[in-house]
Amino acid sequence: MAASATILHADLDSFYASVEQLLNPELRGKAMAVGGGVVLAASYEAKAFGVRGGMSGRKARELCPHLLFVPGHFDQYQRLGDAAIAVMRDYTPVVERISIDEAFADVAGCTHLFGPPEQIAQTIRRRIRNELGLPISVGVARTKHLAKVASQVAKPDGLVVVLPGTELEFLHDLPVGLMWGVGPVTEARLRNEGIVTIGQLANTPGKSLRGLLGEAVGDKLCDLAWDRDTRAVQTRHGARSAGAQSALGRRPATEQVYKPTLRHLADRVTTRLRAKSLAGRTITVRIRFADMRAITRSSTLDAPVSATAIVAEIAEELVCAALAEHPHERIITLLAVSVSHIGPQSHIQLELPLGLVDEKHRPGTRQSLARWSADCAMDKARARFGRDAIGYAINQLNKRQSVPDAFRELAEKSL
DNA sequence: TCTGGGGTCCTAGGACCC
DNA sequence: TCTGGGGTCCTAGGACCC
Repeated sequence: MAASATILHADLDSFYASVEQLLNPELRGKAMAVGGGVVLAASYEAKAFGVRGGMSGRKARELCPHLLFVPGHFDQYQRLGDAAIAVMRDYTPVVERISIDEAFADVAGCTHLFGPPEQIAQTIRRRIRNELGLPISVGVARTKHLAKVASQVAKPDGLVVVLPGTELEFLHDLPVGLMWGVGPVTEARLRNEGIVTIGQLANTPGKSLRGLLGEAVGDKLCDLAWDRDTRAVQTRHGARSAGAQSALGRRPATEQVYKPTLRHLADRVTTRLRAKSLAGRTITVRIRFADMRAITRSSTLDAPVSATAIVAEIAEELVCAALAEHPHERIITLLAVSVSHIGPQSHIQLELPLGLVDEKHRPGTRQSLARWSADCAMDKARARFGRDAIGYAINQLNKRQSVPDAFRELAEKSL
């Protein structure tokens, strides 16, 4: 078996909330949250009252009446998140960032320079604390999964090293919910079978696990429970899809509502695609109804597209057809547009001879080329004058937002 | 308690091809 | 006349992660 524990998982504690407490000393030691309508992040003091990310502001205030809400400094989150990752990169180039505040690193190649992994982890933690003023928890283990579990166990502001040979001992007493890939549904299914700890999961026959959770999930959890995680730390992989969504409150399921919204969402998505010279073949829409049930509809084209108007029109047709299938649904609460089967935007494809493909939705027509060119011109103008300077006039109607634009932009960074 | 926004991967059924 | 099996792609839904 591969010998040493060289994989680190580093996770900034309650990141947004910690940044706010760093910037404003009056918030330190207090129950506070970033957000308003919805909690984007909560301090440990607020978490003690049961406040969680994703929770509505109203619910959070019920749980914690003296909870302080702050609007958020999103530019600072990006800057400090980048800075923390940069500290890790001072020790090894093998860093896999998985979100703004979380990354894996494999230090196998640099222990001769910086000492054993535990020492590197301590140094990283100390530097991020001293240089950035932020608490960070780190797990060190032989596999990614175990390093991730260890960093969760280390929270808040701790370090947990799982020594080789002690992995199963460490893992098997922990609750299954700490495993990567076990969410509320899987946890409940396992609990119904009397499986609460990772050790109990490990000792459940693979066959019954597959029957309970499906083939892939069953096999994966079985492997993870026995610490058979073979994934390597990967430096980078491109996005497979790009999407945008908007919660609407309760709105009537009419053209007047969904058309402008879809146009706005298509604009957000395709702008990001074009900025990376990407395009996608599959357009997917998602509609959520009043009871929170959601449906999706998709359409796959012969060639990739990135023009706003084309994506918007396809999205409109999909939504129109889907609503016709659900005539009793009068209220919609969310719309989403996403583009997948992403690949590089080919210029050859844009110059296909007219007539070769002539349906209006297929790329390569004069119409689509004109639209793509117009979009690119608009992208350039926005780059100079700001995002709201120019755009589909209809988009300006949609200003009532539940989440600040800056937060959306932060989330978009992963593409 | 009426629940944000960005993603990834898996499953199951059907179409289609060889 | 009836029937094979494998592979790939697409669609819709669902679970999960940050």
